[in-house]
Amino acid sequence: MTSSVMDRDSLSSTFAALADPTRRAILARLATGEATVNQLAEPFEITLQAVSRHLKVLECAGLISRGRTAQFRPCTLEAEPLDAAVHWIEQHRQIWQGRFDRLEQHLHTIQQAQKDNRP
Amino acid sequence: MTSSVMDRDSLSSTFAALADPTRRAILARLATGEATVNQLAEPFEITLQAVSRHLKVLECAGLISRGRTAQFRPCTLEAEPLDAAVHWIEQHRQIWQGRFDRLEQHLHTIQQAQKDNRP
DNA sequence: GACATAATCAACCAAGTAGTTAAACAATGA
DNA sequence: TCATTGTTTAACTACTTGGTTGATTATGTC
Repeated sequence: MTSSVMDRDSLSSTFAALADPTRRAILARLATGEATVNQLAEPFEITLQAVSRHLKVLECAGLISRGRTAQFRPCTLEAEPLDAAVHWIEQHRQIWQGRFDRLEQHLHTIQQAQKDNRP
Repeated sequence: MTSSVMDRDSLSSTFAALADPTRRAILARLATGEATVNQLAEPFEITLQAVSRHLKVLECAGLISRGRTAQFRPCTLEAEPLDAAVHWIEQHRQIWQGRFDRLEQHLHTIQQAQKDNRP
């Protein structure tokens, strides 16, 4: 467990986990249902160990949880961190969007004023 | 312009850009309106150069655009990459959510069947 | 032209990341 | 108990990242 992944605030580790295409593909696969490490590794050309490490990153970010059935370690998607990530983005996009809505409204007001002033 | 930032697919660079708290704070500030590099750097204890590099990362990810007014380089938030990021998350969360809805429905069906079979 | 301000570039460093191979651990089944 | 299968850990390498300091470019002002 690299401290770097654990220590970071959870939003940062969520986004960092999502920043890798392999990890996003793994999550996409897990969205359709539980899978073992071998099943998850199958589509990729990298070694099983590399996949195992990607899973550790995802687990540290809270994006997956893992069970144990015999020698298998089935992975399951966990949505809470995704919720937080979307929430952060939406929150700031709303403020930003609001600015343009107000700008648009302002322009509209100006246009209206001009129209009203026309003879 | 480090190739690593340019080369990566856009989703990866968006998430990578969002993975840093300083950069998220910068974006949050920009959500409220345009700002210069010095204004953006003011809240942080790091050097102006470091902020300048964070801005380059954000620019390469398409999250901000920059103008030029005299010696100032005002930064503006750009939302498109954020839309794509949210879209990716929502898309897979929906599939995942759908599974549980179906599971719930399935359990409900089973309960119903049991009830029906009771004498 | 000289000078101040805004911002970037270049060189460097310490730490982190993604991959590798080889070894170890864990659970099952002969 | 030993071999097998699934998975993780360890040690290593190449590369990236986030920060620093010092020099440089670009614009506006005296």
